[in-house]
Amino acid sequence: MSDVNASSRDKILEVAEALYARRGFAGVGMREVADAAGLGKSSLFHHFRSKVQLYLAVLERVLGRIEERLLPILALQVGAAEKLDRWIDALIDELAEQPATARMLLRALFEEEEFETGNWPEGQAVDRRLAAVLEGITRMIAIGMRNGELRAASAPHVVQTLIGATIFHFASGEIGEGLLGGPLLSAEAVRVRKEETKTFFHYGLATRPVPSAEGERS
Amino acid sequence: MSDVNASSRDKILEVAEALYARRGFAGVGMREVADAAGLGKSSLFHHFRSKVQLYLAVLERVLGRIEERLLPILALQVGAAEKLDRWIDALIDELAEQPATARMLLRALFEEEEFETGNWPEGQAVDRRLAAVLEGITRMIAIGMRNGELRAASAPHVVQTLIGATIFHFASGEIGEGLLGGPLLSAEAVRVRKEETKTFFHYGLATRPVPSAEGERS
DNA sequence: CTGCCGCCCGACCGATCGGTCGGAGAGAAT
DNA sequence: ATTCTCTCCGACCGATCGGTCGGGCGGCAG
Repeated sequence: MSDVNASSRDKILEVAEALYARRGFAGVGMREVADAAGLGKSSLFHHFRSKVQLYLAVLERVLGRIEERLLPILALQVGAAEKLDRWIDALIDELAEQPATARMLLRALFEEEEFETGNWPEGQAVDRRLAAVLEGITRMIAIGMRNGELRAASAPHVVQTLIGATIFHFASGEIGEGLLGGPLLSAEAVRVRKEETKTFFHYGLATRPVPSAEGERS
Repeated sequence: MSDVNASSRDKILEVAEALYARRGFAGVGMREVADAAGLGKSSLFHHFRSKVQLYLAVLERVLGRIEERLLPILALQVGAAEKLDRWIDALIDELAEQPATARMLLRALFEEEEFETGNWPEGQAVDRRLAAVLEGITRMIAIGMRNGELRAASAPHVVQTLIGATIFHFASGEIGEGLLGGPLLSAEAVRVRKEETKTFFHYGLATRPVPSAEGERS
């Protein structure tokens, strides 16, 4: 980050990501992006044909990082529960290392429908990457349920809950910090969130009693 | 909705809520709100001093409905698990009946930090309502955990997961519908989401084996 | 009838929006 | 030295932004 050798294009993508995450597509002007990148506004249009294309390029970069990190996990030769654990760890690591990602993803969820993504070619790439990640985790969970390794439930609903639990948390900013009573992104807070999330999904998808710490019984 | 007898002020709030939910604060102009309300742009400024005030008024209305519906549940004389079930039912009912609410809340989470809410008086009302709801559910869960009725875990983290699971789902729009393979807001889909969510939290917060369909034990 | 008041509007303001255009400057190839 | 390319920029465009202003209109009190 803030690399001197970074090409102008990468620099633009980098600062635009932070700005779009904070104030959204409509809330950030090209002028502001240019200033933050240390360029004139006209120069942005040399690298990106329009504001929409810049936004989609930023979004694709974000989704690309996610895809690269999460898809390989689903190919591992381990059980579904183990895969789910590693998937949660990796996603939370990514969201913690790239603080703009969570909000960018949540915003994309809204704004993707506005300018029809299917029309621009970059939009199709965005759609493809998003679909790949969602389909991958959904299929993995569905298989785990069919195996009997996970509790039988609706895999898509579990995925919705999983996304909500991870992305929402790291996008929650001040509200989340107020609730937690501390920072969201400290190493300790990230570690705790990982444990809480994994434990919650262990219990939530357990086919039988998860061994609890105190082993209490009725 | 679309009441003939509605005062202009209410009409403005109603159409502004739908617009802000779709495109956010920066994405919606006063002109557009005025047109949708069947008024001239100047008339908006008769009812609301500025765009920020209109936005905060919309947000407060949304949070007011939530607060009215959710807070009474926490005062019921029932157990924590029962309260949590009813709380989830009520929140999901609200999100399903008012389709703009989920996105409005998620956006508020982001945009609240931009124009410092503490400065405007309406912003303080927003903060108060939000805090009341969050503190209420957090305390209720914490008590349930101290009782031993719920599994011992971090109450704030559970709340984060709970918010994510409910609000994110109903804000997920086309992505969610693609994942589920059907509408989000049909009566049947809402019913299913309630069941999935409640069941997931039953398991996720169980201190002992939740009675499963097949009653399996270790 | 007169005057006031709540509601609404058209016209207008300076600022900013996304985007275009012609050209400047540097480096590499010829 | 010339030309081509790549990167960048300042000036400019029409449109739209949030917001103001003066006044019109209808109902209601005197």
